[in-house]
Formats: sequence, C-alpha cells, structure tokens
Amino acid sequence: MKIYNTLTRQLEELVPLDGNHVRMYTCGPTVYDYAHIGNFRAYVFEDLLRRYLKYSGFRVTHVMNLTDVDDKTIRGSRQANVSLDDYTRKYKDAFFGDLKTLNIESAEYYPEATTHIPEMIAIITKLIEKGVAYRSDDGSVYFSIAKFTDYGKLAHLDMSGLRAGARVAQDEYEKESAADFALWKAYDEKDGDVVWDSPWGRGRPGWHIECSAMSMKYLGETFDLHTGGIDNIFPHHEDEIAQSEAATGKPFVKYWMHCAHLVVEGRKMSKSLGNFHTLRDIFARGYSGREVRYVLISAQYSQTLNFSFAALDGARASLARLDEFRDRLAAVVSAGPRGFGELPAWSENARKGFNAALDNDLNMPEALAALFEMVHEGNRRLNAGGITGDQAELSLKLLDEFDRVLGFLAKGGAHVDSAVEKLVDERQAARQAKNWAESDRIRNELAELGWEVKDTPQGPKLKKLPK
RNA sequence: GGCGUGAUGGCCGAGCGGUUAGGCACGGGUCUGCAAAACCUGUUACACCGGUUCAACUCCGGUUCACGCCUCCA
Repeated sequence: MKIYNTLTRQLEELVPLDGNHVRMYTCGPTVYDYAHIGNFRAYVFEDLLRRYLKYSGFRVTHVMNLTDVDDKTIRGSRQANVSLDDYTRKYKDAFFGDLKTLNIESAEYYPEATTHIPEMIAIITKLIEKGVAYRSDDGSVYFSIAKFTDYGKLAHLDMSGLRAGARVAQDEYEKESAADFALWKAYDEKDGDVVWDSPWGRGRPGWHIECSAMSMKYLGETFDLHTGGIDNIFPHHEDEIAQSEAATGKPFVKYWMHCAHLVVEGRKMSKSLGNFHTLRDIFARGYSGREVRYVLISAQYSQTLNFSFAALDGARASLARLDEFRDRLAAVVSAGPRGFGELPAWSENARKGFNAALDNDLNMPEALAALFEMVHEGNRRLNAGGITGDQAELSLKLLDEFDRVLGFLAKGGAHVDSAVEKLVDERQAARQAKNWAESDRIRNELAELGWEVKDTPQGPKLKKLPK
C-alpha cells in the first residue's frame, strides 16, 4: 500500500516499524462545541484509513485524543457557568454519538488531555533539562525553536525568513522569539478553577504538548502514522515533532498523512466564519448518516471536497442503486441452485480494481468506480438470468468484504409492520383482479406511510423511502 | 512577500502521453397494467497561450482565475 507522506512529499510504500502492526495517532476534536461536517471529513478519512489497513491484513492500534482543556473549552464552561468537566462531557458524548451515526469504528484509545497532565509535565521537564525549553518570568514555559534545527521540516517552512506577524499578541512578550510556542501556560484569572500544579507553578498545558504526551504514552516514542487536517501541519504537527524529538532524541513519526478541507457549496467553511453544518443540521433536513458518510468518503482525501445538498441527493441515489443490486443478488441466492461455481470474473475484476485503487493512496473514487462496474455488469447478468446461486452468494460476500472498508453498504434493516403488510396483500389482491384504480390507491397510501412498492416477477417488494 | 494546492462535460469526481473512468441529473428506447428497478442509447469535457512529441487533458514554460497555510480552525 502506497501513501503520500507529508514529511517527504512523496508517495511511499507503507512499511510499519514493527511487523504488520500499524500504530497510528489522529488528532481528535476539541470538545467545546458540536463537531461540524468539516471535522467529520477528517474523521471519516481516518476511519477509511484504519479500516483499509485492517482489510489489508495489518493490525492497527489507533489513538485519537480529546482536547478538553484549552482556551475555548475554558471560555465555554465559564460562559455556561458549569465546570469544565460538565461542559466538555456534553460534547464528548455528542461526538461519540456522531461517530456511531457515521459508522466510524472506534479507536483503541481516546485519551483526554485533562487526565494526562503528569505525562505532559514529564516531557516539559525533560525539555527544560535539555535546554530547549525555558521559563518566562510569569511561570510559563516555552519551547525554543532556535534550539531545534529541524524545525520546519514538516511544513517546509524556513523560519529564518519569517517575520513576526500581526498575530503575535502583545501578551506574548515573554517569549524569546515570536515563533516559540507555549508548553505550559501560567495561571490566568480567566482560567477560573482550571488549574494544575507544576514544577513551574500553577497553570495549564499548552495545546501541542498533549498530543506528544498521549501519542507516545500509548504508541511509543516512535510510531508509524500520524494524521490530521492539512491546517494542522503548521503549527500543530510541526510543534509536536519539535517537542517530541527534542525530548526523546528519536524520530517521532514515520508517516504523516493530511486530509484536505471541505468547502460548502464552494465556500470555505470554518467555525470562525460560522457557515458550518453539524450533523444535527443535516439530519434535520432529512438526510442520514449513511448518506453523509458516502459523500465524505467518496472523494480522494487529499483533494478539497465540495459538500452540498445536491451531493447528498446524489449519494442517496447511488446508495439506492447499490442496495438494489444487493437485493437482486440476495434473491438469486435464496432462489437459485447451488453447489458449484466460483466468484464470477466480473466480481473478481471489481475486487482487483477496488484493492488496487485503495492501495494507491486510498483512491476511493477509483475504488467506487470498480464497485459500480461490478454492479453494472452484475445487473446485466441478472437480467439475462445467467447467475448461479453460488455466484450470487460469493458476490454478496465480496460486497460484505468491501463494506469492511466502506461502511455504507449494509442497510439498517427496515421493519415492516403488519399494517403495511396487510396493505401490500390487499393491493396484490386488487392487482390480481385487475382493479388498477384500487391498486394505485393503495400504492399511494403506502407511499404516505413511507414505503415504495415495486412489482417484480417475484412479487411485490417494499422499499423504505427516505424521509 | 514565502510555501503549497487546484482549474475536467448540467453537477460531483477519477485518470493517463495514444484506449468510454465512475456516480448523479437530463433526453430517447426496451421491459412493465401503471410505476419503479434494470438494461440499451444520446449530449463525448479537460481554463488560456506557447513549447516538447508521430501523438498532450496528461510533460515543460508562461498567463489568468480560485483556494489553503505562514502561531493554537479538520
């Protein structure tokens, strides 16, 4: 499997440091608000990555952090007049609920910043001992990028040419260099009761240090894969590398992968611009998690994705086509003869195409093309009646294999209640009596109950209509 | 200013030096009581200007436009 490594700016064969065990860390949410659709693009990308690694035979240990202490969570909790824990718990719960809705697999660990303060302090202590970090007069601790010669290697920034920008705030005069970043922030009135003791006095950790502390705790000082959105490349990931490698003297991460942003109807989306959609907003418009997942996963992760409601409509139609195909195969399995046969060539081709596409830096559009070619050819064969029960069964199994990666093929089973069944029976009776008016009336009635009925050679079939 | 992306048919979205990507939408047709699905079929695109090449959407140069990052936004 080849992946694009941000660190080397090249496509590289993924070779884990330890056998077939991939240890990966992905930057998780800051739990100060509901996550938006752009955040979920990253999480769905990471889910695709972890699922495909497993599908490819790797063992995966995946860590995703929860940032539950930073400026925004503190500000939010104070505004809401609740404790930091109470405030962030609400968004943690919402986050996990959203992951479930999008059928995102659980990581092995979800460490929280607030429960890893000692680990962070240990790293900062080491950095001070090594002379790459320094205390300021107010009790904050900063990392001195001048002491880390590799600084800028991930983002490919030449710090010597950077001038202090307008965003270097007045209150950061404590720093030796404008580009130095905080490892520990001295206590400020605005922090309320959010405070920890440290060898440098009371305060709280800087942002970047949590990821170094928690990734190394669960994955070791050097691990395989670290991912996030492209906006994390600088400064967040650059700073993680600096503080981690300065502390351990070892390479921090072998492969870095970053997913591109998502735009909404062609416009940049961000919390600061306020034009973001949460999953709640989208569901309120009648779309499902499955449809959202399809949209988010179907573009190549390293390309900007244009999210729109038209795209969700397209996803719905595409999924209906896939569902239909599965149903047709299943009908052959239950009806057709079995006992011999193998995976038909048109399925085998899809398997090869699917794997080859994803092996190539997770090229999902091509993988889906392979899948849809299978659907097309399979439908032709089904029309011609040229598929055996074995072939259908093996093809269905292949789809199940694909779904280990895709996570959107399996449908939630829709339960047909008895009143609906009764209507279908009545309509069938009307049809047999060639009472078309009654038949159509019942069809409309079923539609109002949310069901579409299709007349097939095997009898009427029900399909749940989207809300 | 520095670094880096991208510009593909109505929409989304891959791709490669020569062969129909794929999905959605739309038109025509087959099938069907009607409908749906499926299949067949049609509209056949690669921002612009040069260059390299037998051949460029695909490589090189330039132009225009859009976008991202440059200290805490996935």
